[in-house]
Amino acid sequence: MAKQMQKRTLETRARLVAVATALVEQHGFAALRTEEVVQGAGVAKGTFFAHFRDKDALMDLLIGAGIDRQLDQLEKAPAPKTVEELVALQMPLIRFMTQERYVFDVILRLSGAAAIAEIGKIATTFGRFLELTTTWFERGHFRRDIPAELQADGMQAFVTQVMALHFCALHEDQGMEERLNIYLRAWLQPIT
Amino acid sequence: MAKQMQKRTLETRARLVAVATALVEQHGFAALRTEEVVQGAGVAKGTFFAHFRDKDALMDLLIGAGIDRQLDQLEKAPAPKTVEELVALQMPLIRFMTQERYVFDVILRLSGAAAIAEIGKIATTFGRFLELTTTWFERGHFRRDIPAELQADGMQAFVTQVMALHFCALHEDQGMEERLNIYLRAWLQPIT
DNA sequence: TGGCAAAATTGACTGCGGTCAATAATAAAA
DNA sequence: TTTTATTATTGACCGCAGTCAATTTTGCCA
Repeated sequence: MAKQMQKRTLETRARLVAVATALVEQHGFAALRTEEVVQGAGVAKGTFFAHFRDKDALMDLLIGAGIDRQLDQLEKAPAPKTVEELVALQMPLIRFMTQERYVFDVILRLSGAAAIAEIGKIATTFGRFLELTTTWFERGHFRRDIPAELQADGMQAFVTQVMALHFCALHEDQGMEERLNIYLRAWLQPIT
Repeated sequence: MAKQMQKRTLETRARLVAVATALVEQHGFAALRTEEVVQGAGVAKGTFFAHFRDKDALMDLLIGAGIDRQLDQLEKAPAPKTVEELVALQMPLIRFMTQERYVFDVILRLSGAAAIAEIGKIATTFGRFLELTTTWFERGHFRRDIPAELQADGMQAFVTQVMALHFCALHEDQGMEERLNIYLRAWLQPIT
């Protein structure tokens, strides 16, 4: 349906993304300036915005790709059987998402698709994460009184909370891994 | 410790806040422009930033005041005994925080104090919310296998998740209240 | 091959948050 | 009252995302 671009278009776009990727690697996400990207790619400012709705759209692409790489790793691993395994398995992903305050902010902002028409990469990865973790819970190693999907949903809520608290001065005493363990034990191994 | 301002300072500050409040009432939070605020208050642009570190600091004040008003109401109510009551009680607060996408974004951004030195109003309200709900759980109407504070912490995670999903096109089918009920039943009334 | 419509590119321009050296108002000391 | 130190205010200026009418490039067809 959507494949009527000129070769030039693809090239320009690829150049923009390549330059942006390199710049991010050098100076981090927060320091990225569209002006630098277009200069590096040898195009005018307007061209950038002909390819990306806004700066967030580029970030969605770059950060989304990073999350996807983490999910690829997660999918390779066997389904965790204990809370400790569950947490340990997710730590690389969590660390990626909290590498910079700015990155976490972008992820929060873009994790829900703003409109059905335009589902971004990050929003897609969140769906993928839910799918994957749901299959974990379907193994039946955790709660049996609620559906696997609800368990996955809840875990996502706790993961988000842990990341948010990581950037919160009042709670920085406790590490993310330790806190997530506490949360998930309470969520997935309740004792009635 | 911090009380050596001139009368003029307090007056200017009050005028800025008053004008901002009026503008927000008319056009919402997202539409607020610092330029309009200073014009309405009859001061120069720089004066605004002598009183507030940035625009977010003003928003922190305005939105924080709104949350505080909701918490005042919450404190008046008797401690809820069922999940349904728990959810219903919080809905006004939740609706306030999700009145605008922009408001929710600001809250997320400012809910954790960036630095210990400067704890904003919104961050303070989050602490207040936790304190209040912890007392609810201390009544013992819900889980007994985990401390009241952890129950409150988890509830906050679910409330945040519900609000985030509210702005997410993929999940807008379900209402916030219904979804929160499902989450909190699973969190607070597990069946082993 | 020349002509033409669609698609891609351009860069000056706008909007808006935020800065800062200069200036003015205020309170305290002489 | 005059001098002096502190605090508040000013507004021109900057950085950076995002816009758009004008221009160039491309692919297509006669």
